Order: sequence, then structure tokens, then C-alpha cells
Amino acid sequence: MDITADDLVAALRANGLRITRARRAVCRVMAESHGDHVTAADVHRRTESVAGLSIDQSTVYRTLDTLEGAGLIAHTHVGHGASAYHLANEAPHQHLVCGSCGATRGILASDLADLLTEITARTGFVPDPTHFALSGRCADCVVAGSSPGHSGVAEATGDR
Amino acid sequence: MDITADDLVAALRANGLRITRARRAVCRVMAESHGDHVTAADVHRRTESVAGLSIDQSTVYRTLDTLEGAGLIAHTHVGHGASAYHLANEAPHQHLVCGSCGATRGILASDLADLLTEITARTGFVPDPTHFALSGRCADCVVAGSSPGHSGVAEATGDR
DNA sequence: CTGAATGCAAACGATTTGCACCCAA
DNA sequence: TTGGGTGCAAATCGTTTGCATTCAG
Repeated sequence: MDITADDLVAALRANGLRITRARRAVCRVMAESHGDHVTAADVHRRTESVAGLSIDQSTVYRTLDTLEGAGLIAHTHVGHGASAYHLANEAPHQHLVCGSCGATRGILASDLADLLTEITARTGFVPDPTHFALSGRCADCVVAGSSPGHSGVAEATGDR
Repeated sequence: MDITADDLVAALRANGLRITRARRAVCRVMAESHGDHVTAADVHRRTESVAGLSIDQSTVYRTLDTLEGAGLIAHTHVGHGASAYHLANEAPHQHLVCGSCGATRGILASDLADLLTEITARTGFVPDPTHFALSGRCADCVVAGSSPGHSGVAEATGDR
């Protein structure tokens, strides 16, 4: 059930959108990115290597936007830096970003169902865990790193 | 136990840092901001009205950075836009940002303890709920707005 | 007196936008 | 043919940085 570039293109066509070289290239990159998160810059870079053609960065943004509008991809704010785009058919997951080493891992939203329900129960707010990352410290850094909880001084969170 | 501008200044002095007009002004603004989140731009604007003196935006950033380094304030990434600074003595809270109306509210981190513990248990990852906001839909927008979960198309999250 | 802080201006990365040109339908 | 897409360049927003000047200690 992996989505292919053709699936994406077909979906665009179905939405009455035009199929251009640039869109084909971005669809291809996104389909092949399958599984990991790519930034707009990544997509731009990859269209060159994958499709061997140079499309403008602004076109990449516009195309990603179009794909997102069509519900084919989604993006997540992984902290400070650039947004991460991924296929919309991936299982919804919360991104966990380590403030110390920068590592990113995901946890299935379904595994957080209880938590999310609790937030809703308590506040009426319905969280969308997929859209913003959650910062913290990964297991490795917790073990290796300076333990938090010292002189009442805020812990550096790794971003800037 | 509200922190005053003098407390902040004293803390800076205790850290061996110099007390300047700019720092005094930022301390005052932060102390008075007590309770809400202010952006660097807010601070800049308020130093003008509150202290009647114009300090450079870069100095505001540097000073906020200094205060943060001293553990006196902290900042949160409330989505797409500018970071929100607040006094470090506030109870740790997770920010909830409504993707529809932009409203922000907080939920005490202590209320999420179970959830956070669960994430750690499952992944080894120790989340810091204070540093990134969580997006979703506030109670009002859930009632009023289009219900999520339609044709498999990703829901607009309100940012861009 | 001396280095830590400042102001200024310029540079930054991510993203958006205006506009003339071009090509998919 | 025609307007939806594109490339290009310039603008935006939030933030940082280099450098000469200033001032707190």
C-alpha cells in the first residue's frame, strides 16, 4: 500500500491540477522519501539528483503546499529549524526531538491516545500530536548527559 | 512570591553580570509581564513605553538570552512565529495552541505527569513539555468548526 | 582603565510574494 | 488560446553576528 509517485500525480490530476515537470519531480521525491521526514531544502536538492532537473525553491514550496492542500502530504514543525514534510498516509505519530543530540524519533499517536484523551477531558482542547514536535532528551542523552534538576537554573534545551 | 524587577537585577548581579540601563529595562518588562508570554518584539516595544528608552532589538535578544542563561526566564516555541518568553518561576506548563483561532492556553505539566511518564516508559525519551507548544483545536473551535476526520484529507492546522 | 555591553548595520535561514513568461489542458 | 504554474528576484519575519563605541565596575 505504499504510495507511489504516480499515485500522487494521479491525485493531483483528480483535483483538477495541472501536471508539470516540477510537480512530477516533487511527487517522485516525496514518494521515494517514504518513511522519513524531508525539509523543503531536501526536496529541492533531491529533485536535482533524482529527476536531474533544477526547479526553483519557491516552486518546491508551492508544490508542497499544493500537495498538502490536496491532503497527500503533511508537515511537522520539528523545533526551531525547517519543517518536515512526509506522506499523509503514514501512521500519525508524535515527533520526539532530543534537545541534546538532535535525534528525532516518533511515537505512534495511537500509543498516546490515553494521554490525549486526558488533555481533552481536562481542557476541552483536542490536541493534534502530529503537527508539533515534543522536545526532551532521548534515552542516550539522559544516561550520558548532565542530569537535569540542578540549581534551579533552566536547562538548556538545545535549540537557539 | 512574585518576582520583581529588582529580584531579576539582583540575580544578574549575583551572577557577576553588569547592570545596565538596557538590562534594567528588560528585567522590568519581564517582571511586569508576569503571567503571560511575551515575544522579543513585545519586550522591545514595552521597554520603550515602560522605561521610555529605546534599546536595540539585538540587545533585547542578548539580554533575554542572558536572563535565560541565568535561569531567570525561559522561552517556549509557540508554533510558527516568535518564541514566547516568561519568568522561570512560573509553574511548568504545556502550551496548547489552537490551529483554528490561534488561542493559546496552558495546562500544568504536573497534570500531564502520567502521560509523560508513559512516553518515557515506552521510549526512554524524557519529554520536556514546556519547550514546544502542542497544536490542536480549542474547545470553542471544536464545537463551532468543521469536525476533523473527513475524507482522509489532512486537516489544515491553521499555520502556514 | 578595561573588558563586558551596547548600538548599528549587515547577514542569516526559512519561507513568501510580485511579476513577467511559458506550457498543460 | 488561456490561465495555472513557473522561474527569478526581491521582500518578509525572527534571530544572530561583526565591529567599533561606550560605560559599569
